[in-house]
Amino acid sequence: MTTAKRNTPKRYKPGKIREQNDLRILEAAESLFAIQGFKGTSMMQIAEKADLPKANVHYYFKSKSALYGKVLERIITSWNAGLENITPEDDPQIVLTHYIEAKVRNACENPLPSKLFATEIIAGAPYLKGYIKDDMRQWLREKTQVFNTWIEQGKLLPVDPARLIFLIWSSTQHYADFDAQVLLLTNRQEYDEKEIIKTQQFLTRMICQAVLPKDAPRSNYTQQKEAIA
Amino acid sequence: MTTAKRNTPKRYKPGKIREQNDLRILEAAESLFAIQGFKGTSMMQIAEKADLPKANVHYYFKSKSALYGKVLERIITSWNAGLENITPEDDPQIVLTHYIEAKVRNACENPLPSKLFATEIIAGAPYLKGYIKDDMRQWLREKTQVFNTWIEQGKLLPVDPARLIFLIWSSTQHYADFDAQVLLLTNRQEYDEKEIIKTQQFLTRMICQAVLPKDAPRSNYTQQKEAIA
DNA sequence: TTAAATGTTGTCTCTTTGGTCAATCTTTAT
DNA sequence: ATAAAGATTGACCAAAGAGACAACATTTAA
Repeated sequence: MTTAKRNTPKRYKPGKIREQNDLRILEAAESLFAIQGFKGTSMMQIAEKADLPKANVHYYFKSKSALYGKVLERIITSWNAGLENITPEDDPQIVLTHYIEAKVRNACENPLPSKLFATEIIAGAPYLKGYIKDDMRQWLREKTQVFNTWIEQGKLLPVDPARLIFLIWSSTQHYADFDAQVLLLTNRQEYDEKEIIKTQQFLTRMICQAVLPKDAPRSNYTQQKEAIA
Repeated sequence: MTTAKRNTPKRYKPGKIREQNDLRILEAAESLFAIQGFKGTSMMQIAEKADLPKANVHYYFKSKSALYGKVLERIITSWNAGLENITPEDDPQIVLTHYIEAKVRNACENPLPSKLFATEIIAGAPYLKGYIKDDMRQWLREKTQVFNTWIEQGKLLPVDPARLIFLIWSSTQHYADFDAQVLLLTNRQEYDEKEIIKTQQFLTRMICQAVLPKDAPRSNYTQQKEAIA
């Protein structure tokens, strides 16, 4: 639907058609699966949203399950940003601040992937069990190791790193997954820029304050950010 | 399924049958809707889980939607515990600690209602929109007022009360909604008592530390709880 | 005891849905 | 130009599911 016919003018390049329609279908499927769930979404709806006949969707994706799997795969790979290259030498305050801010922004501006991921996990992670047990666990192990060395160095208070990461995930993704609730309760139609920044500040302050040694000097970066308020 | 045939021996009392079967069906429906969603659950599955013929389920509940609504209603009313009777005279530390601990325990020991609620909100709250806009918003208003007087009294640091409540909701419910992910990542089969207490301590510590004035004396209650560790 | 109220259930219907297929059209490579 | 490869699409099918219903059974109240 959205960005299907990129810059391609009118000339077709080899395999380009497939690439375009794949994307179109994947985007349509993502938005529908995200709010209606797997069973709640029909191939017909996806086809209509992608503006293609239903049989065409089946031409590009063997089955509904396969399509769902590809949608999840696409989301996962696009999530490999954030907290990626941290080392024990980094400053936890800066790393955490960056990470939380990025997650809040992403949750508010692009909630669909988070919602789809959430429904998948709530359902018991039938498709992502393998990914979580292997890749995600490995990722978590790496991060907790860095966190633990920070703790040894006194740069971080002694808290369970895994639980800290769960806290960051849950508190930020809440604004994506539960946007309907948050917006209804705060009587808004959507998140505006001001809201987003306030949420970023609130969460970074809450979390950093609780895990950073009290005597640690504030970094310039954080002071700068807060000055925007 | 679970507690259908209570203490009732073999004698039938007036209207008792309906009450029993209502409960049986509601419990079966709750557990299925929670992890499979509305569309993902069939009346047949519910009937089987409740150990009744499908037509019987339709005898007690007009339609699938009506049943779903009743399941949600039942969850909502059972949630009216927690943070209920707080006043500006209360000690925020005790109130918050109690609330967080209760929410964590409930999330770990009874995750299904939270999951069902989550899928409903992710889907855009089609059934609960009214409830959220009216009852829940009113509830939130009352609580934020108390929080604000606490802030005026210097018993609480100046944080946005609504965001603080969202933080508590998200960080605690995470252990219910995302239990599959948490358990896979921590390589466990289920939450054991020790885990639950550690999570309670982690979250109360994190949140209280960030919102309570640093110079405030620790209450006996909290010290006591921590001693268990 | 008996009639009304309440509860039980097998069967049927109508709709939706995932998926297939073959006929047809378009693009690409030679 | 032309044949092979790729893409499009209407029609069709079998399965699943929500719901209706009538016939039958049980419970309750008189």
